[in-house]
Amino acid sequence: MPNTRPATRTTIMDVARVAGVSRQTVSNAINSPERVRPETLSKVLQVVEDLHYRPSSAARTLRHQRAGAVGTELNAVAAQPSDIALPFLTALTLSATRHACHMVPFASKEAFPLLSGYQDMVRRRLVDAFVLTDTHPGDPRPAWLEEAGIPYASFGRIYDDPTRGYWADVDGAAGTKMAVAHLAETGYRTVGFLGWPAGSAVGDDRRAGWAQGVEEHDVAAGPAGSAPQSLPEAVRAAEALLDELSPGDAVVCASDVLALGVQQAALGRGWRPGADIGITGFDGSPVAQLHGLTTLTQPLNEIAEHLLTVVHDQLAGSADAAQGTLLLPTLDANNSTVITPKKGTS
Amino acid sequence: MPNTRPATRTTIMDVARVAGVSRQTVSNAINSPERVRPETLSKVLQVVEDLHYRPSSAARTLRHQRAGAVGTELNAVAAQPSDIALPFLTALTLSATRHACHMVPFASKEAFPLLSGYQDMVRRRLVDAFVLTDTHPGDPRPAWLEEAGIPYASFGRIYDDPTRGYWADVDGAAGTKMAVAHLAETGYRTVGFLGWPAGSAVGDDRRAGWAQGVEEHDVAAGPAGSAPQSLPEAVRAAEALLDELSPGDAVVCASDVLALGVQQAALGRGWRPGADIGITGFDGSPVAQLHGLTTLTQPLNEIAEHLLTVVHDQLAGSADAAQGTLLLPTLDANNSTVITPKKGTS
DNA sequence: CGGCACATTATGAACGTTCAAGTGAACGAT
DNA sequence: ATCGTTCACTTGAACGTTCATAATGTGCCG
Repeated sequence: MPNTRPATRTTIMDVARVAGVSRQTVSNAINSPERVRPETLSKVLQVVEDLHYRPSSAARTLRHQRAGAVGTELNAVAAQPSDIALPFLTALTLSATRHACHMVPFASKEAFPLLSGYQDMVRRRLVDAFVLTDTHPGDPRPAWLEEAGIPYASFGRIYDDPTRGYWADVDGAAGTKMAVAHLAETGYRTVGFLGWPAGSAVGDDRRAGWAQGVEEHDVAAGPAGSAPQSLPEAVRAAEALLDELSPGDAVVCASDVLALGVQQAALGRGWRPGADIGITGFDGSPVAQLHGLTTLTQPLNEIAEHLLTVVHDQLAGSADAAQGTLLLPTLDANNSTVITPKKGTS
Repeated sequence: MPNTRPATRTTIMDVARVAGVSRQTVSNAINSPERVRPETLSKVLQVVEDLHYRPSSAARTLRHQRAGAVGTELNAVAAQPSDIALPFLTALTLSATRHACHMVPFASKEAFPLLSGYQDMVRRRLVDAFVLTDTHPGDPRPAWLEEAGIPYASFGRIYDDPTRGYWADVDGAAGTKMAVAHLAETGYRTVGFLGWPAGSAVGDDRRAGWAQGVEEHDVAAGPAGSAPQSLPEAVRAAEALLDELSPGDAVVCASDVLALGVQQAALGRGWRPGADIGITGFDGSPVAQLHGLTTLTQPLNEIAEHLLTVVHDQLAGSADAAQGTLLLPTLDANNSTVITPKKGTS
């Protein structure tokens, strides 16, 4: 960025001059109003308003040794089509305002998150903390951040040691259980499951919720299948599943893309989604919305709020022992679980 | 954010002390290496490296009266399912590194962009400039920013006066023309068009490119239809279009969602996308990738780079007269325009 | 050898804010 | 009248940079 000086703008001194008080009194009026005589307070605030004064964040940062910013990495390569990264970032951005800070995104062209980007942000003191996403087994970030004493919070479990580190995640098991309950209530008979290949923590969790749900509710357990997060493979796996099901049955899926696979397979054999076969997805992604799929929407606003609160507490030194939190998704019913399908796709 | 002080970190003074030179020499070594004797330079840089020193961005900002940051608004409510907002933000974030600055996203819960968020960012001097998206007729932002002397650049035309303001956009007409050329080359006979209802600048532009394409290339002009950016309505409009087409024909669409509508309508009547009917979308959105649709991918990296360059020039005062730039999309061929369809998606 | 230009490095000041310490007035207690 | 307290506000200093300018060293010429 070039360095030519723009016109000088209103500072705390301008406000002080106009209000006929000192710098510090203006500062107090803004930061510790109780220290200022009410009469003076209102006069100062009036001038603040008149001059549209806002404290310079750079000066504050320098003085406080606090950037008032939280970094988060955007994955430049491996973005999933069903991704909820944008709504999550939006939720973080909105929450940040409440926490008197702002988000600073950064990205690299590497397939996996490297430390260098994080180190650079910290050294330039551009951010105070990080929100991690897409943590994976063997992820070097949590250990490094803890060692460096840099606060962080993760959207998604820390796999290497779920008891360590701060994280928030959606309660997958509770979610799929809610889906089964909804399907049972709506009137489907048998409920199958389409998940990811066994071994992924998230996938296994969501499958467990389905298994528990079909036991607790008045539905029969249907077959279970798996496919990776790709539409053609989901369709293929769904075909096999539908072979073992009949109209009136339903499938709970571990993701919206998998649910879309079931929907397409069903359409392929002339079954109407909703009317003939119940389908639930997971994540509340744009894909579910576009295709009118019932889905378990992730509580992104609460997750974002929680993560920033956790980071905030760490910065204040008032953090409890590190721990994770599970939050409930909400079931958004749509055409794919309505016996008499609505017209149109919301 | 809380205000407790963290451990003090390495500053320019630490480097100076260790290297046995003064503050300013370290500063020069970093910012104006040619002013420093080579011998001294390498010694200083070595110490910089050893101590992992990076200049504090807050101190620089305060000194330069330049935040080194560009704000951009995330639309919290009206996100489109096929949106390319995330890849675009990622592209901006990557470009920002090259321009020695960073992006600061902000969001409000309003349906339409308000000025208040922009004003607040400027007054706190959190950003120097803005990148606008989703500009619409009657948008108050360009006028206000210009009046306030705040640099900006828009992804998408400034509708109120396309000759005014800085913007970059994808060349829609050139794109759809490319699609027609590709379809003609691949061997489709008749090429129809599915766009948005007339009146939208972007939609009319893309339609014009199709009209021009079918004249210039060796294909017959098929019927043209329109639908809003919603899947069910796109399917309905596609049905009407397909009634007038036969296998071996193709449809150029103004968006990926519309193309998906055509794909679904085709599947509904047993036509194989690609083999029986050519379909092209527009935008290179996640939707196209997920469904294996041939699409015109927006040159997001170039657009982001261009916008930041424009903003940069305005800040440096070296900006040319305000003007817009059109950039070409790239045609990403996929299953929906392959006569012998590939196995799998993407 | 003095002096002058030039290259290199060093020092003071300022960016805007807030903390720590200080001033001064009002007031009751001694 | 003197002293300590409290309240309301003010002043000096510092956060870490970089600009402007001053100081120092180096080589060259008369």
